[in-house]
Amino acid sequence: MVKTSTLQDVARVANVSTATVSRTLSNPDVVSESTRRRVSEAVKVTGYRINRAARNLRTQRSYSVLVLLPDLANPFFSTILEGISSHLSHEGYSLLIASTKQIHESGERLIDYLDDVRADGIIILDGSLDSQVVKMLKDAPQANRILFACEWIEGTKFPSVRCQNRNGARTAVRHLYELDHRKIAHVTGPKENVLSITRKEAFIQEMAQLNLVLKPEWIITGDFSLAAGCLAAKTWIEFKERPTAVFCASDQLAIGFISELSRHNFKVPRDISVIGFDDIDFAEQFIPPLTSIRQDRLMIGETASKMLMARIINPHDDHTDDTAILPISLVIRESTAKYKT
Amino acid sequence: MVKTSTLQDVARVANVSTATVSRTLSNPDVVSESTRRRVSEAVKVTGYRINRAARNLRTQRSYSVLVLLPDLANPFFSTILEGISSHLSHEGYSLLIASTKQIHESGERLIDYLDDVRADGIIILDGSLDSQVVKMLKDAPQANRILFACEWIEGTKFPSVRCQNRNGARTAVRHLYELDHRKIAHVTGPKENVLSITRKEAFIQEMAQLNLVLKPEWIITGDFSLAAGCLAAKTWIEFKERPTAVFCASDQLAIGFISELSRHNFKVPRDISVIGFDDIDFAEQFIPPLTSIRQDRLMIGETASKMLMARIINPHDDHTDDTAILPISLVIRESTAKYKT
DNA sequence: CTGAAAGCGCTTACAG
DNA sequence: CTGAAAGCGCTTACAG
Repeated sequence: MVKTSTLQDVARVANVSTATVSRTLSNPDVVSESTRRRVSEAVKVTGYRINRAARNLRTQRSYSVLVLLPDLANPFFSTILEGISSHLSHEGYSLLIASTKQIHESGERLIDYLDDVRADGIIILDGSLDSQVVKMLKDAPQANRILFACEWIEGTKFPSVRCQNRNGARTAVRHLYELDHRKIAHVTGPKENVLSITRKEAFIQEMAQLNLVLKPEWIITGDFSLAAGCLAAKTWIEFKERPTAVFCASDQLAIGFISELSRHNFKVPRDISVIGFDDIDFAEQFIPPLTSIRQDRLMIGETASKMLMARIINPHDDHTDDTAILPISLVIRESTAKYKT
Repeated sequence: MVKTSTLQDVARVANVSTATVSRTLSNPDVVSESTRRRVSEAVKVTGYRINRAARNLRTQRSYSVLVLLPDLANPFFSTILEGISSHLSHEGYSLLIASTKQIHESGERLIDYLDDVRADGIIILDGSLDSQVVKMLKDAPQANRILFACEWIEGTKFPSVRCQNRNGARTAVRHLYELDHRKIAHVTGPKENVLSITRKEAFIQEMAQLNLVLKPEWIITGDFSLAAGCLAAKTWIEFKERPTAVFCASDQLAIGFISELSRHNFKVPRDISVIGFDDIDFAEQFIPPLTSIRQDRLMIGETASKMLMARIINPHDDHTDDTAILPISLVIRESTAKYKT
């Protein structure tokens, strides 16, 4: 270990007190021009770097934000992380990450991150936390430094950022309708998931509004994964009366679905039109290129970070409009086509 | 803010000194049975949580590791992160992440993370750092707390973890050879990238060993991305004499390649056999399912984390065997097939 | 086995 | 505009 220089060292060189050095660094306007110059010089000479552990202890803040992911290995989240990270680093904050699984396995409590000055706030990307954990978070005095993104927990007042899920599902149905499809199936996400439920409800609603027949078995329960998409395809193949189009609650589902169909010599969109949700990077390169409902994941991340930072920095402000709902858009590619009798 | 209880509070309740509480918590064997019980009780009563900022200042450690990614939005890295994260959390360490781009934009120096007690070590997943930065890292007194994973920097002595890149490339060529392909192309990663170079050299070497003709234009420079794969496909289409098989230096390249071919009505493996590298999740679900050289990304992450931790905890030990090279495996799927005249 | 005490390197209210 | 001083909450060498 090398000895790095401290505020003391700088103060000595600049011939001022440590208080003055500290002020020069964090609030330069408050010191005189000449002092500022002398201190800057001394900082350069000594190669001074602030010791964050010391600052953190003194200010009781960590200048870090924790992002909790349900699953680190899911590429859906990487762009969201990018958005969060870019805003945080701009604000001089660090990004800490953890997965729900790990937290669970290690027996740690999420709230401890806030308690023990590891993080100043938490962005949760997992709406399926168990109710025990949610209750603890809700009741915690630091609850105002927790924010949900993408997913959220029904019946709680945590601020959250998400996309227009209802609008997305309805747009998907309408797109298929306009291509003359009348028998439309839906592959859902995990059963209890808030996104699954929201998108499914909107799907049902739009189907009704368009006066389309919806057989109960046409709603196939999945779980957002490639594998569930494959299973759903098998279900579709078994149908006596096959829907001519399907709205999948995620692109991974859609890709798995199409992939499995092709193994049974069905072709998309010849035999069925398929639309996904998310517009992940692979959607465009898939064969056929996937029609999808696009979420701006970068913006979700940035918005989440901004909203959380506002609460960390001004905890007593009124943060009333605490749900940001970001627009989706329909990206039409080649997996959906006009229905031909 | 709520007042959380401190060591002092616990000490008061247990009627011992703060020193004893601290010892009970960090080194229980050294206190008497009865003290241990009393302290544990007091911890429970007070709901004590250690203040990490205080511990970090006192010990001059952060109990965190920084992972530097070239690009947060690249799904290739998520599983590696999972491996790192799971090991770190097991050791009571936190995971900090940053991207090369951000570091660059914010003007921060990587080494500052070590200097200012934000991180105890750094895992770098980016072998394309500019030479200025590399020089600074090499010369830093904390250089022994830096480790490379996946990629590395030629001519430096940083410890590193990577897969058998040469063996992977040669295995790919041999697989195609055994399927009777004799004209084999190669799409490389980014020109200066150490993985690109290593895999390309091994490719050339194996081609020679098998006495195969290799026209210079059959080596197509790419950059690991889907888009570069598309471009490479266009190049292949233009060839007068088309290779019957291609080894792509990444799965994303392979997927882009196949995708573009299909837009021009070529089919894989009918018209050309394609093998990728990495075996990312999508490889299996692609149409056709992609033959690939598999890297165990979870293990890369775990190994990297373990090696780095060993250096952090025992900085003066002999860490001689400081390069771990992990095995690859050939995963045969449907994008490669017997060559038929 | 335990305690008194020093000190990690900052920030900030207070006084001038 | 600046400085002296307290103190954030721990850990650890030292003494007993």
